[in-house]
Amino acid sequence: MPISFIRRLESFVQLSEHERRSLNRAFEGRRTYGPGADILREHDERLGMGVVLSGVAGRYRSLGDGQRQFVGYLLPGDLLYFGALSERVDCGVKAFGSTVVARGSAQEFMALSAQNAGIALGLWKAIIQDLSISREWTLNVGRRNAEQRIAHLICEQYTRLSAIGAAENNRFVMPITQRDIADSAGLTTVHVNRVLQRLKRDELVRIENGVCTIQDWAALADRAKFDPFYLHLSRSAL
Amino acid sequence: MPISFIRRLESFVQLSEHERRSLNRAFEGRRTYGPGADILREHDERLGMGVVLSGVAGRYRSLGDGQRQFVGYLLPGDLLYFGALSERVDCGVKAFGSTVVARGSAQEFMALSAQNAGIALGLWKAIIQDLSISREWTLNVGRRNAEQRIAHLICEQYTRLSAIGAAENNRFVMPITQRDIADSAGLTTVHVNRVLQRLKRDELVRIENGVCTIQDWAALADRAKFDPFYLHLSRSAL
DNA sequence: CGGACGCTTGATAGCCTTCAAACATAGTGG
DNA sequence: CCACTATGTTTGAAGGCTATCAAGCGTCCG
Repeated sequence: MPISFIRRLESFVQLSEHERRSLNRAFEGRRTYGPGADILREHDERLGMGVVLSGVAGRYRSLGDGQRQFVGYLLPGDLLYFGALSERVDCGVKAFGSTVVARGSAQEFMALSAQNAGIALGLWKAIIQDLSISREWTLNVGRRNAEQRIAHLICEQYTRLSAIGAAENNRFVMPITQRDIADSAGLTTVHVNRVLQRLKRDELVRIENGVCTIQDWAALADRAKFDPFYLHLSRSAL
Repeated sequence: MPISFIRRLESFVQLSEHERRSLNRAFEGRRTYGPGADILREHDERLGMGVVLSGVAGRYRSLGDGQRQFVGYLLPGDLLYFGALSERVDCGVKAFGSTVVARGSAQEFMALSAQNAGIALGLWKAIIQDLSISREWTLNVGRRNAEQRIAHLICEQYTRLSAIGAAENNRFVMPITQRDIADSAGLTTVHVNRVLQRLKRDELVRIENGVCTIQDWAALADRAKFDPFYLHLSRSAL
């Protein structure tokens, strides 16, 4: 049961009981991916719809020479992709920690959204949210310095996790290597390491054993110039 | 008549005559913006739907300290925004050259897409295309160097303009200042100037008087590591 | 003609990368 | 149980790409 996905849609729209049941039926299979596993490879043929049930994953695109850039993170409730412009997916998805994914038929899913106004609107809002986050990532790597980028990444992650009830008390699971942070912030591993040490020394935030602890949210958000507006979370979630 | 918009949707789906007529009616007002004008300001309240009829505009987000980052360009047929998560838009839009925009009621527009499957599917594909382009921009500023970024920007622009019949013979209108290129590539004006001079010296591409001339497409695309797959244009458009 | 704007150039500085290597931890196989 | 390997983290030194600062030039326009 893709509860997390239904919950995400319901953060945008009210679903009918029928719609909830349909969604439950549409995602039957599930599969667990270990840390570092490829959930989706770039240019894979589309296999069906998928939604993250638990864990954290990263969506990435890469260059021919092996360089990689994460373009967003997937949290519980997020779709692996929205569809459907070509036969092949345009981004890869990599599991950070252990990640559980529910799968369903793409056609069945498209039919569901064509027949249920609530699902269609929920999907529409979900993709708009993804688009807004994607643009913020462009701003992040384009116009913030290394410290701000990393701090912003952490602020975003904590805010999004809080919104789905997966983080509180300024702590959350962050099973992500410094190399992955580098590929998210457009930096090198070495530099990420140095910046993280500075953030730890300044007692703003620390990442240890896959757990991130924010010691001074106000100072961290300030350094990151973090404004959660772009996440378009409902008031209650902030 | 938002012909360009209908054409864009029809590059993805077949619209019925009824749908075309409805779209024509939905965008009645039109307005022209001079070079540099703000078509939409960040955090503006949403005013209605808008679609670019002619010209080029840039979608941007900015930081408190005045830094700005363009997150994508709007060409004829592109919507100013897709909707609808909060009362305020999350990106500004600035006219580069003289830009004509058609406007319509947002509610009427949403109703149209709720009632017409073709329009809904076309919109869905349009937003997926925007999302893919947005992710490519993140990759661009995150993992390419200055020369590659600028070259990639130009390759993208030429490819997209060609697809809508607004460019050919390796020339196109590019009424964009070096400062705007800097804000698109995450660089400074000074550095953009130097890189453009190098590209001109190497006889790859030149931008003069608002017109961009690509002298050596193969070499330019090679330096940019440009692969148009992410644009999801139909075969015929490439 | 003065001012705004955009383009250009030079000098200097610095953020971040690159290169190289050491260290820690966990998993594997003998 | 212990080499042995792989992966991730950490540290140091050096270099380069890009930013910053400053100024000059050209053009357009009121």
